[in-house]
Amino acid sequence: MAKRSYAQALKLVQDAGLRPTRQRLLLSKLLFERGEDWHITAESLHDDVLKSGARVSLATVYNTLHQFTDCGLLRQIVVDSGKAYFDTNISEHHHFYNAKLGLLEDIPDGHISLESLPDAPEGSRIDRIDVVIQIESI
Amino acid sequence: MAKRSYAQALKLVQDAGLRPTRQRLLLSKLLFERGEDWHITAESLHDDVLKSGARVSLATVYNTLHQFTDCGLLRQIVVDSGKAYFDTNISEHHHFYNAKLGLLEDIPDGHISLESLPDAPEGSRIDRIDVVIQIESI
DNA sequence: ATAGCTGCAAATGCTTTGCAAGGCC
DNA sequence: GGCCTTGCAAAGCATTTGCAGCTAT
Repeated sequence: MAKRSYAQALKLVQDAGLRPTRQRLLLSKLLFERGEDWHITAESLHDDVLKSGARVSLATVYNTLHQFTDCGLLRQIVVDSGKAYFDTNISEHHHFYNAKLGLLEDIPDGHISLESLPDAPEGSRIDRIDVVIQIESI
Repeated sequence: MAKRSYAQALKLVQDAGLRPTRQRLLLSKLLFERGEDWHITAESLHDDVLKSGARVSLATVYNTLHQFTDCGLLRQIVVDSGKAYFDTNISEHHHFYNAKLGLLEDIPDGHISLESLPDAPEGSRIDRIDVVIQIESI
């Protein structure tokens, strides 16, 4: 499953005990009914809200992004100290990142494979693995 | 080369056209004559300065970390949106990160290998590859 | 009714910047 | 002397929080 549909999202939101408020419904729509652009920041999503003609406060966008991440609808990806990106593609995959342009892009599935993973340090276990390939414009 | 020595660092600082000021010399010492703890933040380094009995402003620590990164003495690693880590180990290697504890640890050389790298997107080239294994305490 | 949610504005945390004073060549 | 550096304090940016008012159930 690459990405949640809006219907799936709605169900998961409810199952997580979150009320389907106007704000959460709108944000779900904007997040899960979009095309290929799966990488968003709080600010870009907030802009989308405004473009749609509605209004949701930026604080609520932040809160909602974290709530959605907590119930598994989104994945947070760290590629930049100082900016939080979220990804509607929740399958195991990795990223290209062009720091100068602030541009984040999926690496198609199957194009990266890790051999010989190390053991986690004593007293800990592996939670997830993030591979970021930093790229530069030529 | 895993890490620069202080003497190497001094030479590179000068070669980069940076003056060997009191502040830069002290920071070089603290960075390159330390033991195993190679991951620092501006704040941790600033604390080290104070513990040593000297005083360097936090702003200068920030500036110096970036200057040193620019001349290849340090590597910046991104594992957390909101905090900048620097690594005195400038060789190609990867990291364990315990987000809850804010603990960053090297993955020993040779314990990770990437097979089948994807091509960089049209118009760009691969700059570097960062693998972060997120771990959790058990 | 009531527990949860939202919006605002203020607060926070980390980092950068502007500028006057000081230090190196 | 002149340019590079520093330190301070202020500004900056992304994000989080406190709280009064609103909303879903």
